[in-house]
Amino acid sequence: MKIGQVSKKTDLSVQTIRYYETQNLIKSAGRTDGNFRVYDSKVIEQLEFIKHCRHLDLSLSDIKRINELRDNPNAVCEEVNELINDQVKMVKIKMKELRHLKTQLEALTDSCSNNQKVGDCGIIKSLQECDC
Amino acid sequence: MKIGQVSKKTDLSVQTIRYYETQNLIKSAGRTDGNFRVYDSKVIEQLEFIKHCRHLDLSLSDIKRINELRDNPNAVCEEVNELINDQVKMVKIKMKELRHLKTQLEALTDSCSNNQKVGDCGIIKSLQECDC
DNA sequence: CTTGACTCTATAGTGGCTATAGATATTAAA
DNA sequence: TTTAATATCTATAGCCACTATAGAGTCAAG
Repeated sequence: MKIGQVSKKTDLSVQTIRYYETQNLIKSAGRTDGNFRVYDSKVIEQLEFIKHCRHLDLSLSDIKRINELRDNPNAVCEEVNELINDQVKMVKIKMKELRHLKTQLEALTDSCSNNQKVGDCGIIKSLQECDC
Repeated sequence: MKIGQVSKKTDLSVQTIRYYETQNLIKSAGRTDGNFRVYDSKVIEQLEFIKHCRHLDLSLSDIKRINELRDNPNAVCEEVNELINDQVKMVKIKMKELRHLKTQLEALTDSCSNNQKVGDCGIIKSLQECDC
């Protein structure tokens, strides 16, 4: 299989697949005479795994670490667990920030009745006053 | 006032202040004989405004646009309003994504009882199965 | 006159890609 | 067989909003 086919099967761009290779997340099985990457079907699974993890917003280095642990089945599960828990914590923090953000932004839109002149714009006035 | 003092007053790093200059968000009043930037107090307000907008996660180019509109008080307020509304939309989308993320991550942690071997790790097994 | 704190410019790094240029390889149609 | 279209290769730059560094110059106090 060449990279274009892998790309179609996984719905990842060709560049992304090559990028994952530079980051040592995957390897091609080898090269053709013309220096094209050749893959076996195993890579599809690997890329789906990566996709799934990225979907969970895990960093590529986290994913790399999980892969290392996967390759060593006697390793202790705890590290993976911590990694996921840290991710949950991060997500909670981000959600809190976004809730705050949303409140502030919605307060702003309330202070604007459309088609005023900027000189009278409540939004801009609010932005000038600091409430942090 | 030199840049270090501005930095202290605004709690922005010296590099950030210089960066904002490269992005045409602020200007220094001039330079000393020794080529040090000189600022008047006006810049403090400007930087606080920028800080406030960044706090709302507005992009620097959005902030630049708002500044342009501020300098032209006869402009119509609508554009500022749209800009903020777009920001609210983005925040809502991000929140939705994060909620989804959190659900998935928490489901994962439930599938791990600590200190197992990786070979038996529920998290890793779940990551291998695709539920997208 | 030296020391130390400050400032300057220019450049590289962050993360996770995306996009481009320019060269080579392969495939299909004419 | 030629040619044109498509696929692939490497290397590099760009995105965003900074942060960090190197190496040089400036300035004030002791």
